[in-house]
Amino acid sequence: MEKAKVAEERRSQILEAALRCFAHQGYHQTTMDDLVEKSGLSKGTLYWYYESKKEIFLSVMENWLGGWGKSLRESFSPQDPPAEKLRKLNQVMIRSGLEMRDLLPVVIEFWAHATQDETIKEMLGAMLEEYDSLISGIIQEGITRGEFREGNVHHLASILVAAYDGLLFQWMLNPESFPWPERATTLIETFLGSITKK
Amino acid sequence: MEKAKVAEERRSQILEAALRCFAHQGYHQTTMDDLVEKSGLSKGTLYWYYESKKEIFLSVMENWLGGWGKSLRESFSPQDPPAEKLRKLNQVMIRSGLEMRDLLPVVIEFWAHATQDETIKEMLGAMLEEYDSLISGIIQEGITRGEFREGNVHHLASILVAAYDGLLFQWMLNPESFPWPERATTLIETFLGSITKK
DNA sequence: TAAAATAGACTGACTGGTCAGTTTAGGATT
DNA sequence: AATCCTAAACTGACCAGTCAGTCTATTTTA
Repeated sequence: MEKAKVAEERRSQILEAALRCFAHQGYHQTTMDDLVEKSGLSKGTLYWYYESKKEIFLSVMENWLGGWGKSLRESFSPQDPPAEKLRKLNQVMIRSGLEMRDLLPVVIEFWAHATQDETIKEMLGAMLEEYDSLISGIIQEGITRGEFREGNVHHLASILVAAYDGLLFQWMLNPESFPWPERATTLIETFLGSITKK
Repeated sequence: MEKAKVAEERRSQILEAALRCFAHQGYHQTTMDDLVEKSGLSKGTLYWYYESKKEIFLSVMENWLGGWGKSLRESFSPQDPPAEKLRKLNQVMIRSGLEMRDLLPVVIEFWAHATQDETIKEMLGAMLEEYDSLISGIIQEGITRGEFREGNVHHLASILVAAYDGLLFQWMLNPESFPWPERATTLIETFLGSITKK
């Protein structure tokens, strides 16, 4: 195998092991030796490819944020009417949530670290900004087309994002009894109900 | 001074020091020696009054949850019309948020621990349930009085709670540039706009 | 009433274990 | 041979929690 391939394979081995460990035990409870065991590699190799535990953590989250963002961006087509766009966004949100369920605890830990760590703060800030611009763009379009009421589109967008985050957190607390897809759908319909002109 | 008084004083010394340290450096970065220094007590005394670092953490959060819950419960009077109740709730939410700003990072850490710790899970679950019943009760009243649209009151309540939580988290990420009171108000008005009959 | 005994509150040096990160010694690839 | 990569033993800082003993106040005894 070529070097580049091997290197890529190693990185993804490490990231995958980290993903599983972090999801299962959280960041602080996961030791580098756990990653050694789960990845089937040695400590030397881990440190050959990554500088530190924190860097591995950042990498895992970067992948995750990137993946989620990409799905959302590709969830609708430009010709969809705004309300339809939001509904499609919601569908992707639901699906991504289900796929990433195990990761949610890690995401919260990531948020929790943001106060202490400038890099994380920036990553989360960028993510929120992206979601904001995506959603506020749609709302703006709806207003321009006369389908949505006037209003501060950024406020509205950040409220919608906040509600999704909050629902995800509630879901995480109680995965069995909290019907995430249903709640998300009620959310988007309530939201549409509020901003759509009658 | 009487013994009971002294004991109470000690406990609050410890809790206060813990509050400041946790808010400032987070749970994991705070060492028992930090608490020793900040509280002006000795390590032995800390362990005289509390079993472990975690117990101190739980105590801090219990106080906090209790305080917030109490303010919310007392925020409106039974004779207020439902929409008014929600607006008053919102006012208290805003004020409590401002008062507790420094604690928000700790709260997120608390959430993050929930997956690992059954006690925390229960505390947060109880809190969410309380908020849910408070809010869904108001919404139900609104429906019964014919002022709000029909709908699943629990879904709606948990969405509102979720949105508040999410906004608080966004605010925490960016305390300077995120206008929390404004966002919270937009939230409640949007929400009312959605559930109020025209 | 004074001395002695007891209990409760408090101290801080110490311990034992943990764990991120390093080192060193080799094996594979080019 | 030189570079890249892997293994795993090793290091040492760090820190939650302990414990042997002190101090203070109250109660008991003579």
